[in-house]
Amino acid sequence: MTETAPRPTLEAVAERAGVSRATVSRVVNGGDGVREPLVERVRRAVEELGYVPNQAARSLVTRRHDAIAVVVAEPETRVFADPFFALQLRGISKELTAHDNQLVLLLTEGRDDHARVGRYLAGGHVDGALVFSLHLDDPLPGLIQRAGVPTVFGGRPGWSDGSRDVVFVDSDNRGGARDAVRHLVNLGRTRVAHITGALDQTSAVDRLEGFRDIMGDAGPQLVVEGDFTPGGGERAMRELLERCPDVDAVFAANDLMASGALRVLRERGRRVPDDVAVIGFDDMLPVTEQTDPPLTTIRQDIEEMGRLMARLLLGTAGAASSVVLRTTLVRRASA
Amino acid sequence: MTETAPRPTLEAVAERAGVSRATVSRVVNGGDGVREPLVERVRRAVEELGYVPNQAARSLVTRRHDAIAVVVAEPETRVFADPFFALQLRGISKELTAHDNQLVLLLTEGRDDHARVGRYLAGGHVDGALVFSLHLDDPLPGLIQRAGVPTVFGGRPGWSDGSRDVVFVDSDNRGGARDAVRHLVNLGRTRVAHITGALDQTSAVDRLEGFRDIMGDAGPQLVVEGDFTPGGGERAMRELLERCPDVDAVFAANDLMASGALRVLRERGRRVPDDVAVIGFDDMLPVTEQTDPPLTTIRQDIEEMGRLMARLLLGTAGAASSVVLRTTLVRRASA
DNA sequence: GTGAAAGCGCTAACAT
DNA sequence: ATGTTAGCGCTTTCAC
Repeated sequence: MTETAPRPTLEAVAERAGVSRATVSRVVNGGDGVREPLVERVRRAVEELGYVPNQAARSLVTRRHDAIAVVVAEPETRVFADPFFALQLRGISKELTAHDNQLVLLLTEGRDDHARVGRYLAGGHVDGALVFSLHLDDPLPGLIQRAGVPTVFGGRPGWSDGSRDVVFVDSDNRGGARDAVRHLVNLGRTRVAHITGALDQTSAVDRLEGFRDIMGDAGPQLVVEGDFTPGGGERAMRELLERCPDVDAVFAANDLMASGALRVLRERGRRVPDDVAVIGFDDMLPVTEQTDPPLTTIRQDIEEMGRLMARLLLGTAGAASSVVLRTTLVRRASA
Repeated sequence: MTETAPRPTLEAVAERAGVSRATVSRVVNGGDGVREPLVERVRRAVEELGYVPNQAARSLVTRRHDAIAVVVAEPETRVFADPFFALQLRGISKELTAHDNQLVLLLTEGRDDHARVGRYLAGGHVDGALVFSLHLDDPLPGLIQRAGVPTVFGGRPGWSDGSRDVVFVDSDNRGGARDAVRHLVNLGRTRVAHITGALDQTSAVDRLEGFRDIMGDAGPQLVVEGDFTPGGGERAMRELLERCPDVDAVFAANDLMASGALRVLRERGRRVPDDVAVIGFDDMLPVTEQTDPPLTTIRQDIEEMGRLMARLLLGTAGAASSVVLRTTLVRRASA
C-alpha cells in the first residue's frame, strides 16, 4: 500500500486566498460571518488547490468524528440468510450520508470479537453506535452500554425490561402477529398453527405472544418452534402435519419459513390456500413474490427501521426514545 | 447524542508510570527499545487508567488510519438480492480485523453519491479502498483511481483491458462456465441452453464466453439474456421453452436464475434432470439446497474472495497482483 | 534506553 | 468581520 500523496492544508489555501487560516476554516465550515467577496476568494482557492479538510486534525480538536459504528453480532446466524439486514443497512447508510456521517461496520464472529468491539467503542473513535443484538443472552449490548457510547438498538433487546433507558427501533411484532392470526380466523379457519422463529430472539417471542393473544393457550400442539430458515419451516411443517393432520392455517414467523412450509404442503398434496392458508411475516419481496402461490404476509418497513435508528442516534428525530413501527397486512394468494 | 466522557491521555499514563510521554508511546506501539521493568510499569498504568490511544491524534502525525473503505455501487441492483455481497463482506471483515483495520462502508445510490465517495476517498480518510464495480459503464472506478487511493476491485472491472494496472479478485467465471457446460455435454445432452446474467457485468459476459467456448456459436436461439434474479430466470426459461421446446439442458449464470428456471420447468411438467438437466453458478447454499431437486452448480468461494481482496490491499499477500480463483463443480440432483 | 521538544492540520477563544 | 494564538494527543527526531 503506497503512501497517500501530500495534500494541501488550510495554510496553503489561506496563503493563496490572501487571508488567515481562521477565515478559511470559517468558510470551509459553512462560511458564517465571513463577507461574500472573501468567501468567494476562499472558495476559489479551495477549488484550485483541491483542498479537502484533514478529518483527523479536525477530530482532534472538535472531538467529533462524524462517524458511527454499526455493530452486527454473529453474522452467520441470520444476517446472511435473508436480505433483512442488508435493507436495514441501506436505510442507515442513506440517513447517515444525508448527515455527512460515515458508517463503520463492525462484524463480530464470537467472544473474542466482543472485547475488540468494546475496546473500539470505548476508544471514542465514533460518535455513536447502532447495534443489532440478535440473541437474548448476548453479552455485547452490556459491553457496549459500559463503553459509554450513545447507542440505538435494532430490535428490542431481550434484557430491556421496559424500565431500562435503552433506545431501540422495532416493528410491532406482537401486533403484526395478531393481525396475521386474526386474518386467518376471519377466513374461517379454526385450526390455526404457528411456526415460531428462534425463540432466543425477541421478535420470535413477540410474534408468538401475538399468536397467543388471539388463539389463547389452546392447542399447544399447534405451535412448533422454527428457526427463521426455510429448512426450519419445512421441518416444522412436517411436524405440524403429523401432530395435527387437519390443520387448516399456518402463521409462520417469517417469510422464509413460510416458503419452506409451502414447499412441504405442496409435496404433501395440500392445496394452498384451499386446504391450508399460509401467512408469513416480513414481506421480503424476493421471497413473497416468488413463492407458489404468492405469499400473504405482514409487512414491516425494514429500510425505514434502519433510517429511524440512524435518525434517533443523530438526534434528528427530536428527543424521541424507542420507536415501534406499525406493520401492515399484505394480501396475496396464500391466505 | 451526548459528549463522550474525557479519556486519559498519554500524558496521564506517563505521569502515573513516572516516565515520559515518549516512553509510553513506545510501549503502546510495541515496546521495542524499552527495558522490561519500564514496559511493565507503563503497561500497568495503561491498564489502571483504562487508556486507549486517540486515533485522531495518531493519524494526524502518522498519516495512517488503519481503516479501509468498502465501496458498493448501487446496492439495489444486486447486492440485496442474494447473500453474495454479505459473504464477501464477511471475508473482508475477518481479514481486516485480523490486521486491526476498520471497515468503513460506503454505499452509493446514484450519481450524486459518486462525487461524495470520490471526495471521501480523495480526502485521505482511509488507507485504501475495496471496490465493487458492478457495471461496465460505472464511472465510479475511474473517480476512485483518480483519488489516488490504493484500490482492489471485487470482480474484474469492465474497463480493465488486461494492460491496465488494476488489481482485482475474481472467480474464474469463464473456466467455471466451461466446466458447467462440459458437464452437461458429458451427460449426453445435445441441446444445451444458457441463461446469461446481466450482460453489463463482466461476470455474466465471462460466463457466456465460457459457454461459447464449449458450444460454439451454434444455436444462438439457445442463449437468452437474464438478469441474475429468480424472476429473470423464469422469464428466460419460458422464452427458451418457446424457442426450443426440445431443450434438454440449461446452464444458468447463477443459482437464483436456475431456481427460477426450475420453477418454470416444474410448472410445465418437465422432469429435472430426466427431461432437462439444470446447472447453476455460485453455490449459494440457501438456494442450491432448497431447490427441488437440489441444484448442481459451480461453486466459488465467495468469502475467500473477500478475504483475498483485503489481503491484497493490506499488502499481506506479498507483491501479488490480481487473483482469479478457481471454481469447482458441485454435483447435486439437477444435473 | 530514555527524555525533551517540535510539530501533524485544524478549530475556537480571544483580540483587533 | 478578520486575524492571532493556543492547544487537541500523539509520534518522532534529536540530545543526552
